Amino acid sequence: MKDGPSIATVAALIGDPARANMLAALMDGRALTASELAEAAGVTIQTASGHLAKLDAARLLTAERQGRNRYFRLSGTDVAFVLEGLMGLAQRTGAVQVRTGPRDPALRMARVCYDHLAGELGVTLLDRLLLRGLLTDTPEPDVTADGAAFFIGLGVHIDSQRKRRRPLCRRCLDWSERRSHLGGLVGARLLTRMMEQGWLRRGEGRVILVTPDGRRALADRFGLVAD
Amino acid sequence: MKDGPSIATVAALIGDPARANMLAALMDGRALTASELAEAAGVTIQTASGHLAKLDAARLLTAERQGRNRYFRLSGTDVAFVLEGLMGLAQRTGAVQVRTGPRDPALRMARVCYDHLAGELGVTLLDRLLLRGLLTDTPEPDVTADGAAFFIGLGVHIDSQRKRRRPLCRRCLDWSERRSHLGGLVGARLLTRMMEQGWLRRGEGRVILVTPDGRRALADRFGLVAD
DNA sequence: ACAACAGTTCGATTAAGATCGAAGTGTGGA
DNA sequence: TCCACACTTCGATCTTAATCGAACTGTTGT
Repeated sequence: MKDGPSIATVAALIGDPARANMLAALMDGRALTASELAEAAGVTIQTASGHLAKLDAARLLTAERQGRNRYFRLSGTDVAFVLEGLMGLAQRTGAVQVRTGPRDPALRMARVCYDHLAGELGVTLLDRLLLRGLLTDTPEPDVTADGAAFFIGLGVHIDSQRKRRRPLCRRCLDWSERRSHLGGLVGARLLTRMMEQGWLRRGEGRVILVTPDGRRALADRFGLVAD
Repeated sequence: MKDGPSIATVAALIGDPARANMLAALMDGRALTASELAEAAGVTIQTASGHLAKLDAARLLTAERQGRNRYFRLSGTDVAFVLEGLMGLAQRTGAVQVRTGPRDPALRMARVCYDHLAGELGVTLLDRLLLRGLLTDTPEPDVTADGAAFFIGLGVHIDSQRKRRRPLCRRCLDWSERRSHLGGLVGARLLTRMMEQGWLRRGEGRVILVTPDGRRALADRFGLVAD
């Protein structure tokens, strides 16, 4: 039973540790240079170059020249979702992998998942939005009238986006929390806006830090207590 | 940047052609024996045994003894979704894989995707349901009042299922059609019911065949013209 | 009890590909 | 023009794991 588009080649591509680390490093949606990815993967730059060529050929990444650097990014949200899915599966395996070490608590607390907020903060945020009736508590949440007003108050306008292909809201399963956080277009806009407002700040890698202003604002607007 | 639950090991597991074929063969939700899976993968039974042990250890499969056979199935919907996601990515790569050959047209036409209907038939079916207002045309469709009545007419009762964890409806991206078909609980019930009614029949592997009765019923109930 | 069958374990072989040193291409800045 | 830098290509080495023959465990049916 030959399988049409061979799933194995793609999986094998992701299955190499060096390449997997590169892909994981790109999960926050940024574009990184070949050298940066080499460092992230823990290999020399020649090796990284080979890997990147393969990922590019398979269209998992898109490359873009800028001066003498080449910037790579994930080629689409579908790639990111598969990667998150794999993380979920890896999580289940559990005990096998516990050796890896420190398990950055900041990463557990708040991090970026492709282009929206994940981690404990992301999960509780979604909880609050549902609890207040700003989103419908359906499998795929929708923005209520109250919600639309609330988001406009934050400076996030979503009505104009209704016709886009990307789902407005999406429950994105969180590998560290085993619960869902808010993805989709609204999730992405919300993160962008919160960073514009200076409530959140980028940390190392995928880590997101809450500023003092943010702490106040989150308590004020969402009823979240500081951690 | 060590990645918590190592995504690479899981992906590598799926990345071996033999194991990938086994997983693909299990995508229809059936349980298969080790020998059947060996044949599906095109390897000897000893080799298959080794692979199955690994997949089992990683919790991608669950095993169940029955007499002198061991039946394996995918351990959950999350595994199936990651596999479909990988198929989607493999599809994009396109030209690289065209060599594989026949590309079964029956498989394109109608097949089972884990536990619901996919392929051209699955896609047009979802279209019809949306067009007739039986499902809401939202990112995650919901069953309308008309829809609930319609499904009851088919012998599919869904109200009682409202409280279950599994999403009622779900747009599941189709790797052969590049459009969505109906997944979720409703998708699963619908397929089961159609097979009970003798409208659809299992073919080789994941292929689904439409019976003459089914052809009439689909035209009658859904306004689908025979192909 | 015995033969047939399903599956597992072991060991030797073999093939694939990840890795890095060294050398090559091309861009940017002095 | 020349050097520094980002990246790519080539070639040799080495590790990993997929594969199958053969032997072993355990179950079913006669």
